[in-house]
Amino acid sequence: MARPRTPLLNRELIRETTLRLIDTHGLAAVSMRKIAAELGVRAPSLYSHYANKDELLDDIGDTIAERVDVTGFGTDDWQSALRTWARSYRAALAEHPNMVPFLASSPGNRPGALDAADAIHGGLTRAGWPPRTATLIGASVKYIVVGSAVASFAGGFLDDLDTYNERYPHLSQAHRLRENAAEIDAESFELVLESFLRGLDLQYAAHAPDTESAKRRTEAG
Amino acid sequence: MARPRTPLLNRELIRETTLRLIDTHGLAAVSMRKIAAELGVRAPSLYSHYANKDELLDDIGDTIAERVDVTGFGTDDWQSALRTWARSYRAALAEHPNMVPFLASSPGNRPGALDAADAIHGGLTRAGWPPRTATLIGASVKYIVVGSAVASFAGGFLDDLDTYNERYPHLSQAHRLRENAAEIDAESFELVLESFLRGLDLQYAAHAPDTESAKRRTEAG
DNA sequence: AGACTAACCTAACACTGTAAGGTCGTCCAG
DNA sequence: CTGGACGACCTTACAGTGTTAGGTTAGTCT
Repeated sequence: MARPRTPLLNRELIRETTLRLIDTHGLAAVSMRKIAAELGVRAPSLYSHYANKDELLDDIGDTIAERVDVTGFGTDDWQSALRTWARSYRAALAEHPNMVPFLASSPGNRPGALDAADAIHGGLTRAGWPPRTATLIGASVKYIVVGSAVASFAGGFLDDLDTYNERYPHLSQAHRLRENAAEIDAESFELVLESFLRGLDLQYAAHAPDTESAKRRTEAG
Repeated sequence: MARPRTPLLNRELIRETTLRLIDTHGLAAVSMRKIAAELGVRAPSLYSHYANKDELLDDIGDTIAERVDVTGFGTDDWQSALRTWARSYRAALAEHPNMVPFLASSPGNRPGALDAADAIHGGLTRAGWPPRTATLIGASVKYIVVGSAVASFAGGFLDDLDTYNERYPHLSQAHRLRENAAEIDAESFELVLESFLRGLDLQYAAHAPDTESAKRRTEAG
Protein backbone atom coordinates (compact mmCIF):
# COMPACT_ATOMS: atom_id res chain seq x y z
CA MET A 1 0.00 0.00 0.00
CA ALA A 2 1.12 3.54 -0.61
CA ARG A 3 -1.12 6.52 -0.06
CA PRO A 4 -4.72 5.43 0.51
CA ARG A 5 -7.66 7.04 -1.32
CA THR A 6 -9.11 8.40 1.88
CA PRO A 7 -6.77 8.94 4.84
CA LEU A 8 -6.82 6.14 7.42
CA LEU A 9 -5.48 8.32 10.18
CA ASN A 10 -5.96 11.72 11.74
CA ARG A 11 -4.91 13.25 15.04
CA GLU A 12 -8.25 12.82 16.72
CA LEU A 13 -8.47 9.15 15.81
CA ILE A 14 -4.93 8.47 16.97
CA ARG A 15 -5.49 10.43 20.15
CA GLU A 16 -8.68 8.63 21.12
CA THR A 17 -7.37 5.20 20.26
CA THR A 18 -4.22 5.81 22.28
CA LEU A 19 -6.14 7.13 25.26
CA ARG A 20 -8.39 4.08 25.16
CA LEU A 21 -5.35 1.81 25.14
CA ILE A 22 -3.79 3.71 28.02
CA ASP A 23 -7.01 3.55 30.01
CA THR A 24 -7.35 -0.18 29.56
CA HIS A 25 -3.75 -1.43 29.55
CA GLY A 26 -1.76 1.25 31.35
CA LEU A 27 0.68 3.85 30.17
CA ALA A 28 3.75 1.61 30.16
CA ALA A 29 2.09 -1.03 27.99
CA VAL A 30 1.35 1.37 25.15
CA SER A 31 3.93 1.62 22.37
CA MET A 32 3.82 3.27 18.98
CA ARG A 33 3.66 -0.16 17.35
CA LYS A 34 0.70 -1.21 19.47
CA ILE A 35 -1.15 2.02 18.78
CA ALA A 36 -0.51 1.52 15.09
CA ALA A 37 -1.63 -2.10 15.23
CA GLU A 38 -4.86 -1.07 16.90
CA LEU A 39 -5.39 1.33 14.02
CA GLY A 40 -4.54 -1.24 11.36
CA VAL A 41 -1.37 0.56 10.36
CA ARG A 42 2.42 0.47 10.88
CA ALA A 43 4.15 2.49 13.57
CA PRO A 44 6.07 4.97 11.40
CA SER A 45 2.81 6.12 9.83
CA LEU A 46 1.93 7.80 13.09
CA TYR A 47 4.83 10.18 12.55
CA SER A 48 2.94 11.78 9.69
CA HIS A 49 0.59 13.16 12.31
CA TYR A 50 2.71 13.54 15.44
CA ALA A 51 6.37 14.45 15.56
CA ASN A 52 7.03 11.95 18.32
CA LYS A 53 5.41 10.03 21.13
CA ASP A 54 5.66 12.84 23.66
CA GLU A 55 3.80 15.19 21.36
CA LEU A 56 1.02 12.63 21.11
CA LEU A 57 0.86 12.21 24.87
CA ASP A 58 0.94 15.98 25.33
CA ASP A 59 -1.97 16.32 22.96
CA ILE A 60 -3.92 13.75 24.95
CA GLY A 61 -3.03 15.65 28.09
CA ASP A 62 -4.41 18.83 26.58
CA THR A 63 -7.74 17.25 25.80
CA ILE A 64 -7.98 16.01 29.37
CA ALA A 65 -7.05 19.43 30.73
CA GLU A 66 -9.82 20.99 28.66
CA ARG A 67 -12.39 19.57 31.03
CA VAL A 68 -11.05 21.68 33.90
CA ASP A 69 -13.51 24.42 34.75
CA VAL A 70 -12.12 27.84 35.72
CA THR A 71 -15.19 29.82 34.69
CA GLY A 72 -16.12 30.29 38.33
CA PHE A 73 -13.36 32.85 38.76
CA GLY A 74 -15.28 35.21 36.53
CA THR A 75 -18.61 34.89 38.30
CA ASP A 76 -18.57 33.28 41.75
CA ASP A 77 -16.94 34.21 45.05
CA TRP A 78 -13.37 33.03 45.42
CA GLN A 79 -14.15 30.01 47.59
CA SER A 80 -16.81 28.67 45.25
CA ALA A 81 -14.57 29.29 42.27
CA LEU A 82 -11.72 27.38 43.90
CA ARG A 83 -14.08 24.53 44.70
CA THR A 84 -15.37 24.34 41.14
CA TRP A 85 -11.86 24.42 39.77
CA ALA A 86 -10.49 21.82 42.18
CA ARG A 87 -13.35 19.39 41.73
CA SER A 88 -13.45 19.56 37.96
CA TYR A 89 -9.66 19.25 37.89
CA ARG A 90 -9.75 16.18 40.08
CA ALA A 91 -12.59 14.67 38.06
CA ALA A 92 -10.62 15.15 34.86
CA LEU A 93 -7.61 13.34 36.30
CA ALA A 94 -9.66 10.60 37.91
CA GLU A 95 -11.27 9.80 34.58
CA HIS A 96 -7.90 8.69 33.23
CA PRO A 97 -5.81 7.53 36.18
CA ASN A 98 -3.20 5.88 33.97
CA MET A 99 -2.40 9.24 32.44
CA VAL A 100 -1.82 10.91 35.80
CA PRO A 101 1.87 10.00 36.11
CA PHE A 102 2.56 11.49 32.72
CA LEU A 103 0.47 14.60 33.34
CA ALA A 104 2.07 15.12 36.71
CA SER A 105 5.64 14.81 35.53
CA SER A 106 5.27 16.78 32.32
CA PRO A 107 6.02 20.45 32.81
CA GLY A 108 3.00 22.59 33.56
CA ASN A 109 3.36 24.84 30.59
CA ARG A 110 0.73 23.40 28.30
CA PRO A 111 -1.23 26.19 26.61
CA GLY A 112 -4.52 25.75 28.47
CA ALA A 113 -2.73 25.61 31.80
CA LEU A 114 -1.51 29.17 31.37
CA ASP A 115 -4.94 30.48 30.48
CA ALA A 116 -6.24 28.72 33.55
CA ALA A 117 -3.48 30.05 35.77
CA ASP A 118 -4.24 33.55 34.56
CA ALA A 119 -7.96 33.18 35.28
CA ILE A 120 -7.28 31.81 38.74
CA HIS A 121 -4.77 34.48 39.64
CA GLY A 122 -7.06 37.19 38.30
CA GLY A 123 -10.06 35.90 40.20
CA LEU A 124 -8.21 35.70 43.48
CA THR A 125 -6.65 39.15 43.22
CA ARG A 126 -10.01 40.68 42.29
CA ALA A 127 -11.40 39.06 45.41
CA GLY A 128 -8.86 40.99 47.43
CA TRP A 129 -5.98 38.60 47.86
CA PRO A 130 -2.51 40.07 47.39
CA PRO A 131 -0.88 38.86 44.14
CA ARG A 132 1.77 36.83 45.90
CA THR A 133 -0.80 35.12 48.09
CA ALA A 134 -2.96 34.46 45.05
CA THR A 135 -0.05 32.58 43.52
CA LEU A 136 0.41 30.55 46.67
CA ILE A 137 -3.28 29.71 46.91
CA GLY A 138 -3.34 28.58 43.29
CA ALA A 139 -0.34 26.37 43.88
CA SER A 140 -1.87 25.02 47.08
CA VAL A 141 -5.07 23.88 45.41
CA LYS A 142 -3.06 22.36 42.60
CA TYR A 143 -1.04 20.43 45.17
CA ILE A 144 -4.23 19.08 46.69
CA VAL A 145 -5.66 18.01 43.37
CA VAL A 146 -2.51 16.51 41.93
CA GLY A 147 -1.62 14.90 45.22
CA SER A 148 -5.03 13.29 45.53
CA ALA A 149 -4.70 11.93 42.00
CA VAL A 150 -1.13 10.69 42.33
CA ALA A 151 -1.11 9.39 45.88
CA SER A 152 -4.51 7.81 45.44
CA PHE A 153 -5.37 4.80 47.55
CA ALA A 154 -7.24 3.39 44.60
CA GLY A 155 -4.07 3.39 42.56
CA GLY A 156 -2.99 0.08 43.96
CA PHE A 157 -2.32 -0.18 47.64
CA LEU A 158 -2.54 -3.40 49.53
CA ASP A 159 -2.44 -6.73 47.83
CA ASP A 160 -2.78 -9.18 50.64
CA LEU A 161 -4.72 -7.37 53.29
CA ASP A 162 -5.01 -10.24 55.72
CA THR A 163 -1.34 -10.37 56.59
CA TYR A 164 -1.38 -6.74 57.55
CA ASN A 165 -4.18 -6.90 60.06
CA GLU A 166 -1.98 -8.66 62.58
CA ARG A 167 1.18 -6.70 62.00
CA TYR A 168 -0.43 -3.28 61.90
CA PRO A 169 -3.21 -3.18 64.47
CA HIS A 170 -3.96 0.52 64.07
CA LEU A 171 -4.64 0.05 60.42
CA SER A 172 -7.10 -2.77 60.86
CA GLN A 173 -9.96 -0.34 61.14
CA ALA A 174 -8.83 1.47 58.05
CA HIS A 175 -9.08 -1.67 56.01
CA ARG A 176 -11.52 -3.32 53.78
CA LEU A 177 -9.66 -0.91 51.54
CA ARG A 178 -9.54 -1.73 47.85
CA GLU A 179 -13.30 -2.09 47.78
CA ASN A 180 -13.88 1.36 49.24
CA ALA A 181 -10.55 2.88 48.29
CA ALA A 182 -12.23 5.17 45.78
CA GLU A 183 -14.59 6.28 48.52
CA ILE A 184 -11.72 7.06 50.88
CA ASP A 185 -9.99 9.00 48.13
CA ALA A 186 -13.11 11.05 47.48
CA GLU A 187 -13.69 11.79 51.15
CA SER A 188 -10.07 12.64 51.80
CA PHE A 189 -10.09 15.02 48.89
CA GLU A 190 -13.17 16.77 50.19
CA LEU A 191 -11.74 16.90 53.70
CA VAL A 192 -8.44 18.43 52.68
CA LEU A 193 -10.07 20.85 50.25
CA GLU A 194 -12.75 22.06 52.65
CA SER A 195 -10.45 22.24 55.65
CA PHE A 196 -7.94 24.19 53.61
CA LEU A 197 -10.59 26.64 52.46
CA ARG A 198 -11.86 27.09 56.00
CA GLY A 199 -8.38 27.68 57.33
CA LEU A 200 -7.77 30.11 54.51
CA ASP A 201 -10.97 31.96 55.26
CA LEU A 202 -9.67 32.71 58.74
CA GLN A 203 -6.74 34.45 57.13
CA TYR A 204 -8.92 36.35 54.69
CA ALA A 205 -10.03 39.00 57.14
CA ALA A 206 -6.51 40.31 57.54
CA HIS A 207 -6.08 40.82 53.81
CA ALA A 208 -9.47 41.93 52.55
CA PRO A 209 -11.56 43.26 55.39
CA ASP A 210 -14.32 44.76 53.23
CA THR A 211 -16.05 41.58 52.21
CA GLU A 212 -18.86 39.34 53.31
CA SER A 213 -16.59 36.59 54.43
CA ALA A 214 -14.35 38.90 56.41
CA LYS A 215 -17.33 40.53 58.06
CA ARG A 216 -18.75 37.20 59.03
CA ARG A 217 -15.50 36.22 60.57
CA THR A 218 -15.00 39.49 62.38
CA GLU A 219 -18.43 39.36 63.91
CA ALA A 220 -17.95 35.81 65.02
CA GLY A 221 -14.54 36.40 66.57
CA MET B 1 37.35 -11.75 33.99
CA ALA B 2 35.25 -14.21 35.89
CA ARG B 3 34.63 -13.91 39.58
CA PRO B 4 36.87 -11.24 41.14
CA ARG B 5 38.92 -11.82 44.33
CA THR B 6 36.98 -9.21 46.22
CA PRO B 7 33.48 -8.35 45.03
CA LEU B 8 33.25 -5.23 42.91
CA LEU B 9 29.58 -4.70 43.63
CA ASN B 10 27.12 -4.70 46.47
CA ARG B 11 23.60 -3.37 46.87
CA GLU B 12 24.61 -0.24 48.73
CA LEU B 13 27.20 0.71 46.13
CA ILE B 14 24.79 0.10 43.27
CA ARG B 15 22.04 1.99 45.06
CA GLU B 16 24.11 5.07 45.79
CA THR B 17 25.69 5.19 42.35
CA THR B 18 22.30 4.90 40.71
CA LEU B 19 20.77 7.58 42.91
CA ARG B 20 23.65 9.90 42.10
CA LEU B 21 23.11 9.31 38.38
CA ILE B 22 19.39 9.93 38.74
CA ASP B 23 20.00 13.13 40.69
CA THR B 24 22.38 14.52 38.11
CA HIS B 25 20.99 13.21 34.82
CA GLY B 26 17.35 12.49 35.50
CA LEU B 27 15.40 9.29 35.86
CA ALA B 28 14.81 8.70 32.16
CA ALA B 29 18.51 8.97 31.30
CA VAL B 30 19.56 6.18 33.62
CA SER B 31 19.77 2.68 32.17
CA MET B 32 21.17 -0.53 33.55
CA ARG B 33 24.07 -0.29 31.10
CA LYS B 34 24.91 3.23 32.22
CA ILE B 35 24.76 2.30 35.87
CA ALA B 36 27.05 -0.63 35.15
CA ALA B 37 29.45 1.54 33.15
CA GLU B 38 29.66 4.00 36.03
CA LEU B 39 30.61 1.06 38.24
CA GLY B 40 33.18 -0.31 35.77
CA VAL B 41 31.10 -3.39 35.07
CA ARG B 42 28.67 -4.85 32.50
CA ALA B 43 24.90 -4.51 32.83
CA PRO B 44 24.00 -8.17 33.49
CA SER B 45 26.27 -8.20 36.54
CA LEU B 46 23.76 -5.98 38.29
CA TYR B 47 21.28 -8.82 38.21
CA SER B 48 23.39 -10.73 40.71
CA HIS B 49 22.31 -8.12 43.24
CA TYR B 50 18.89 -6.97 42.08
CA ALA B 51 16.27 -9.09 40.37
CA ASN B 52 15.38 -6.26 38.01
CA LYS B 53 15.44 -2.51 37.58
CA ASP B 54 12.24 -1.90 39.49
CA GLU B 55 13.59 -3.69 42.52
CA LEU B 56 16.63 -1.44 42.42
CA LEU B 57 14.50 1.68 42.15
CA ASP B 58 12.23 0.42 44.91
CA ASP B 59 15.24 -0.08 47.14
CA ILE B 60 16.35 3.47 46.45
CA GLY B 61 12.83 4.63 47.23
CA ASP B 62 12.99 2.84 50.56
CA THR B 63 16.19 4.58 51.57
CA ILE B 64 14.60 7.92 50.73
CA ALA B 65 11.47 7.05 52.69
CA GLU B 66 13.59 6.21 55.72
CA ARG B 67 14.19 9.89 56.30
CA VAL B 68 10.51 10.48 56.95
CA ASP B 69 9.94 11.21 60.62
CA VAL B 70 6.80 9.81 62.25
CA THR B 71 8.19 9.72 65.79
CA GLY B 72 6.07 12.74 66.70
CA PHE B 73 2.96 10.61 66.78
CA GLY B 74 4.31 8.89 69.87
CA THR B 75 5.17 12.04 71.77
CA ASP B 76 3.70 15.30 70.50
CA ASP B 77 0.16 16.55 70.04
CA TRP B 78 -1.50 15.54 66.81
CA GLN B 79 -0.96 18.83 65.03
CA SER B 80 2.74 18.99 65.80
CA ALA B 81 3.14 15.35 64.83
CA LEU B 82 1.43 15.94 61.50
CA ARG B 83 3.66 18.95 60.89
CA THR B 84 6.83 17.00 61.65
CA TRP B 85 5.73 14.15 59.43
CA ALA B 86 4.69 16.37 56.54
CA ARG B 87 7.81 18.52 56.59
CA SER B 88 10.26 15.65 56.85
CA TYR B 89 8.35 13.81 54.13
CA ARG B 90 8.51 16.80 51.84
CA ALA B 91 12.19 17.36 52.60
CA ALA B 92 12.95 13.74 51.72
CA LEU B 93 11.24 14.08 48.37
CA ALA B 94 12.72 17.48 47.62
CA GLU B 95 16.22 16.10 48.14
CA HIS B 96 15.76 13.86 45.09
CA PRO B 97 13.26 15.54 42.80
CA ASN B 98 14.07 13.25 39.88
CA MET B 99 12.92 10.28 41.90
CA VAL B 100 9.55 11.83 42.71
CA PRO B 101 7.76 10.62 39.58
CA PHE B 102 8.80 7.07 40.32
CA LEU B 103 7.99 7.28 44.02
CA ALA B 104 4.64 8.84 43.28
CA SER B 105 3.54 6.26 40.75
CA SER B 106 4.84 3.20 42.53
CA PRO B 107 2.23 1.66 44.80
CA GLY B 108 2.39 2.84 48.39
CA ASN B 109 2.99 -0.56 49.90
CA ARG B 110 6.70 -0.35 50.59
CA PRO B 111 7.47 -1.83 54.01
CA GLY B 112 8.35 1.43 55.77
CA ALA B 113 5.21 3.08 54.48
CA LEU B 114 3.04 0.63 56.34
CA ASP B 115 4.90 1.11 59.60
CA ALA B 116 4.48 4.83 59.08
CA ALA B 117 0.79 4.54 58.24
CA ASP B 118 0.27 2.53 61.38
CA ALA B 119 2.05 5.10 63.55
CA ILE B 120 0.09 7.95 62.01
CA HIS B 121 -3.24 6.23 62.36
CA GLY B 122 -2.47 5.23 65.91
CA GLY B 123 -1.39 8.71 66.90
CA LEU B 124 -4.49 10.34 65.46
CA THR B 125 -6.92 7.90 67.04
CA ARG B 126 -5.20 8.25 70.42
CA ALA B 127 -5.65 11.99 70.06
CA GLY B 128 -9.37 11.42 69.80
CA TRP B 129 -10.05 11.30 66.08
CA PRO B 130 -12.43 8.57 64.93
CA PRO B 131 -10.60 5.82 62.99
CA ARG B 132 -12.20 6.65 59.72
CA THR B 133 -11.35 10.33 60.06
CA ALA B 134 -7.81 9.41 61.04
CA THR B 135 -7.48 7.57 57.74
CA LEU B 136 -8.79 10.57 55.86
CA ILE B 137 -6.45 12.96 57.64
CA GLY B 138 -3.46 10.75 56.89
CA ALA B 139 -4.41 10.61 53.25
CA SER B 140 -4.97 14.37 53.18
CA VAL B 141 -1.52 15.20 54.45
CA LYS B 142 -0.03 12.71 52.04
CA TYR B 143 -1.87 14.45 49.21
CA ILE B 144 -0.42 17.77 50.27
CA VAL B 145 3.13 16.45 50.46
CA VAL B 146 3.07 14.40 47.29
CA GLY B 147 1.22 17.11 45.43
CA SER B 148 3.73 19.74 46.44
CA ALA B 149 6.55 17.51 45.25
CA VAL B 150 4.97 16.48 41.97
CA ALA B 151 3.28 19.69 40.93
CA SER B 152 6.27 21.74 41.96
CA PHE B 153 6.87 25.04 40.25
CA ALA B 154 10.57 24.37 40.43
CA GLY B 155 10.13 21.24 38.35
CA GLY B 156 10.28 23.17 35.12
CA PHE B 157 7.60 25.70 34.42
CA LEU B 158 8.07 28.62 32.14
CA ASP B 159 10.73 28.66 29.49
CA ASP B 160 10.32 31.97 27.79
CA LEU B 161 8.85 34.25 30.40
CA ASP B 162 8.83 37.38 28.31
CA THR B 163 6.22 36.20 25.87
CA TYR B 164 3.83 35.44 28.68
CA ASN B 165 3.83 38.85 30.29
CA GLU B 166 1.78 40.32 27.49
CA ARG B 167 -0.60 37.45 26.97
CA TYR B 168 -1.27 36.75 30.64
CA PRO B 169 -1.48 40.07 32.50
CA HIS B 170 -2.65 38.58 35.78
CA LEU B 171 0.39 36.40 35.95
CA SER B 172 2.89 39.16 35.44
CA GLN B 173 3.08 39.75 39.16
CA ALA B 174 3.56 36.08 39.79
CA HIS B 175 6.66 36.04 37.67
CA ARG B 176 10.29 36.28 38.13
CA LEU B 177 9.48 32.63 38.66
CA ARG B 178 12.23 30.11 38.05
CA GLU B 179 14.60 32.09 40.23
CA ASN B 180 12.26 32.06 43.20
CA ALA B 181 10.26 29.01 42.17
CA ALA B 182 11.67 27.02 45.05
CA GLU B 183 10.63 29.78 47.40
CA ILE B 184 7.09 29.78 46.05
CA ASP B 185 6.97 26.02 46.44
CA ALA B 186 8.09 26.23 50.03
CA GLU B 187 5.64 28.98 50.91
CA SER B 188 2.76 27.28 49.15
CA PHE B 189 3.48 24.10 51.02
CA GLU B 190 3.47 25.89 54.35
CA LEU B 191 0.29 27.75 53.43
CA VAL B 192 -1.65 24.67 52.44
CA LEU B 193 -0.38 22.65 55.39
CA GLU B 194 -1.06 25.29 58.02
CA SER B 195 -4.41 26.31 56.58
CA PHE B 196 -5.46 22.68 56.43
CA LEU B 197 -4.46 22.13 60.05
CA ARG B 198 -6.29 25.25 61.14
CA GLY B 199 -9.43 24.23 59.27
CA LEU B 200 -9.13 20.78 60.76
CA ASP B 201 -8.76 22.17 64.24
CA LEU B 202 -12.17 23.83 63.88
CA GLN B 203 -13.62 20.40 63.30
CA TYR B 204 -11.76 18.87 66.21
CA ALA B 205 -14.09 20.15 68.90
CA ALA B 206 -16.98 18.14 67.55
CA HIS B 207 -15.03 14.89 67.73
CA ALA B 208 -12.85 15.16 70.82
CA PRO B 209 -14.17 17.82 73.15
CA ASP B 210 -11.98 16.91 76.13
CA THR B 211 -8.71 18.33 74.89
CA GLU B 212 -6.70 21.52 75.05
CA SER B 213 -7.33 22.39 71.44
CA ALA B 214 -11.06 21.82 71.75
CA LYS B 215 -11.24 23.90 74.89
CA ARG B 216 -9.37 26.74 73.30
CA ARG B 217 -11.74 26.69 70.39
CA THR B 218 -14.81 26.45 72.59
CA GLU B 219 -13.76 29.40 74.71
CA ALA B 220 -12.99 31.48 71.65
CA GLY B 221 -16.28 30.69 69.91
C1' DA C 1 39.77 -32.74 47.66
C1' DG C 2 35.44 -32.07 45.57
C1' DA C 3 31.02 -29.98 45.16
C1' DC C 4 28.53 -25.88 45.37
C1' DT C 5 27.63 -21.26 45.07
C1' DA C 6 28.59 -16.40 43.98
C1' DA C 7 30.09 -12.79 41.04
C1' DC C 8 31.65 -11.53 37.17
C1' DC C 9 31.64 -12.21 31.90
C1' DT C 10 29.83 -12.53 26.60
C1' DA C 11 26.13 -13.25 23.47
C1' DA C 12 21.66 -12.81 22.34
C1' DC C 13 16.47 -11.91 22.43
C1' DA C 14 12.49 -9.19 22.06
C1' DC C 15 11.19 -4.82 22.30
C1' DT C 16 11.38 0.30 22.14
C1' DG C 17 11.28 5.15 19.63
C1' DT C 18 12.32 6.94 15.44
C1' DA C 19 14.99 8.11 10.92
C1' DA C 20 15.53 7.27 5.86
C1' DG C 21 13.73 6.61 1.88
C1' DG C 22 10.27 4.18 -1.44
C1' DT C 23 5.56 4.20 -3.71
C1' DC C 24 1.65 5.90 -5.18
C1' DG C 25 -2.81 8.83 -4.78
C1' DT C 26 -4.42 13.57 -4.74
C1' DC C 27 -4.26 18.30 -5.89
C1' DC C 28 -2.88 22.44 -7.93
C1' DA C 29 -0.27 25.38 -11.65
C1' DG C 30 0.73 25.95 -16.24
C1' DC D 1 -4.78 17.85 -19.75
C1' DT D 2 -0.38 17.27 -17.98
C1' DG D 3 3.65 17.66 -14.63
C1' DG D 4 5.30 18.36 -10.37
C1' DA D 5 4.83 18.79 -5.55
C1' DC D 6 3.03 17.08 -1.59
C1' DG D 7 0.91 13.85 1.61
C1' DA D 8 0.07 9.45 3.70
C1' DC D 9 1.08 5.28 3.79
C1' DC D 10 4.84 1.61 3.37
C1' DT D 11 9.51 -1.29 4.35
C1' DT D 12 13.88 -1.35 6.24
C1' DA D 13 17.05 -0.36 9.64
C1' DC D 14 19.52 1.63 13.70
C1' DA D 15 20.70 2.48 18.29
C1' DG D 16 19.28 1.70 22.72
C1' DT D 17 16.40 -0.73 26.34
C1' DG D 18 15.54 -4.55 30.12
C1' DT D 19 16.56 -9.08 30.68
C1' DT D 20 17.89 -14.22 30.03
C1' DA D 21 21.17 -18.08 29.12
C1' DG D 22 25.12 -19.97 29.78
C1' DG D 23 30.34 -19.73 30.42
C1' DT D 24 34.39 -19.13 33.73
C1' DT D 25 36.59 -18.80 37.87
C1' DA D 26 37.15 -17.52 43.09
C1' DG D 27 35.64 -18.45 47.53
C1' DT D 28 33.35 -21.52 50.89
C1' DC D 29 31.65 -25.51 52.99
C1' DT D 30 31.78 -30.68 53.84
